[in-house]
Amino acid sequence: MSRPPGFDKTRVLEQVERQFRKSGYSGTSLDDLCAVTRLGRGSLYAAFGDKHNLFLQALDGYCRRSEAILLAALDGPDDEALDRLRSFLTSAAHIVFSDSDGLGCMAGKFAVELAGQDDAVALRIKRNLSLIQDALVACIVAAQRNGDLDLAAPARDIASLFMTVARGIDVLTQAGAEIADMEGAADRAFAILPLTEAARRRLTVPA
Amino acid sequence: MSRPPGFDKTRVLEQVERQFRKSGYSGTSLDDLCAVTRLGRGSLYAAFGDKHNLFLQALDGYCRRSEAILLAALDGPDDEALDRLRSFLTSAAHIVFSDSDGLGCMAGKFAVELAGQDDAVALRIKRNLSLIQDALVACIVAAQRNGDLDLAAPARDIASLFMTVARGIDVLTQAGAEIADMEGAADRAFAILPLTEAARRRLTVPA
DNA sequence: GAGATTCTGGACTGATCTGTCAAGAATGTT
DNA sequence: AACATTCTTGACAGATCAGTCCAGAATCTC
Repeated sequence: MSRPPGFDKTRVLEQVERQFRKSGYSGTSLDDLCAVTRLGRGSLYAAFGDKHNLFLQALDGYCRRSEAILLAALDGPDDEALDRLRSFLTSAAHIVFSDSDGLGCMAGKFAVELAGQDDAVALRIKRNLSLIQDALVACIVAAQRNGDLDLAAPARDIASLFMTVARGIDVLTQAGAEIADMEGAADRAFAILPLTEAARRRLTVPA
Repeated sequence: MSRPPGFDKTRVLEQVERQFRKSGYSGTSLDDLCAVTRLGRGSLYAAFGDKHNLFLQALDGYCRRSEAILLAALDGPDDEALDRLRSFLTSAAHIVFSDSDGLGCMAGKFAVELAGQDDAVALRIKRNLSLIQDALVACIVAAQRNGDLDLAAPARDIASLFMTVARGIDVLTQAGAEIADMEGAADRAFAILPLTEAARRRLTVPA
């Protein structure tokens, strides 16, 4: 019936996403996007619409990925919930460094650049952060169910703290902070958890 | 000898700073800057150089201001050091909301937008954050001297945590977080301090 | 293999961008 | 009051921007 597109939409969106994350929204031109995707303007416009629409789709792709990864990383059996909370913080400290291009969290980046002026962007980012925060709360509650955390611990506030620490580590890393300092911050954040005696013993003498 | 400039350099830099903080570096045009300063292009270029130079001077003005304010807020007698630490966190949670235009921290914003590509910007921001972190360390040490904090508390790590929390609150607020959540995060961060018995009594029964 | 359909690339348009420049206005000095 | 100097404004140039469009290439169906 017709000629099929000669490119993979998902792959193109990832290249677009990388470019936006590197140069920002205003700092990225359509020529830049054509260069990294090796596509002509016509193909991009036909497949994704204008620049703003293209950005939204790239942002959505990032959000879906990060949600899938983090929700999976925070989900699991109750007796490992505490470990998952620790991993959440330490990986926040490491992921920006390990990322070969030093790109930070896309949601955080565009919360700062665009959320104040672009409702569609703000909405998507807010949903992304809410989902992650909810998963954190669930994980904290799981650790409580397992008897690792004091039942009086305010799960939502702790989740908020962890969210701020993750975003803050991201920003400070962009600003050239030392990885040791970020690890220190992550450790201190974990130390805020009101561990029960049982959990404390288990952690100091792991397996 | 000659005609004096008809504008106040400091005032113009503040108007420029506001515009950059609102729209970002790439998102701000010289026409925007001429509009907010009510100056012609020639005047701006003669007084401040090109766009990049103008931005650097506006950023420096912001950094100087924030350094003066925060270093003063963290400096004082040892017996109030703990209160100053608490104020640092709670004001981080409130300042973005109280700011009439909802502009966040300029250092954080441009750490995210520019630090990866602009060494001059990165350097200035890094110095800004280092100065504040050092002041936090000094304040923690002061609280230890006063017998409010456990002497074994890792001052530098705690300062790193507070820095990440402050930056994180800023980002999440831009993303539309509730102020109650940010207050919760600030409270939890404060709760990480290993208070001595004396300090705990003093806080629960203040004055 | 012919034809219909869609994809692709790049030229093009009009708007906007940064930075320059010169003419005129305003001020201090003599 | 006249002059020298500096400031100010807005027009201008060259580059770049987002978005449109069309001619030609590629593919599928029959």
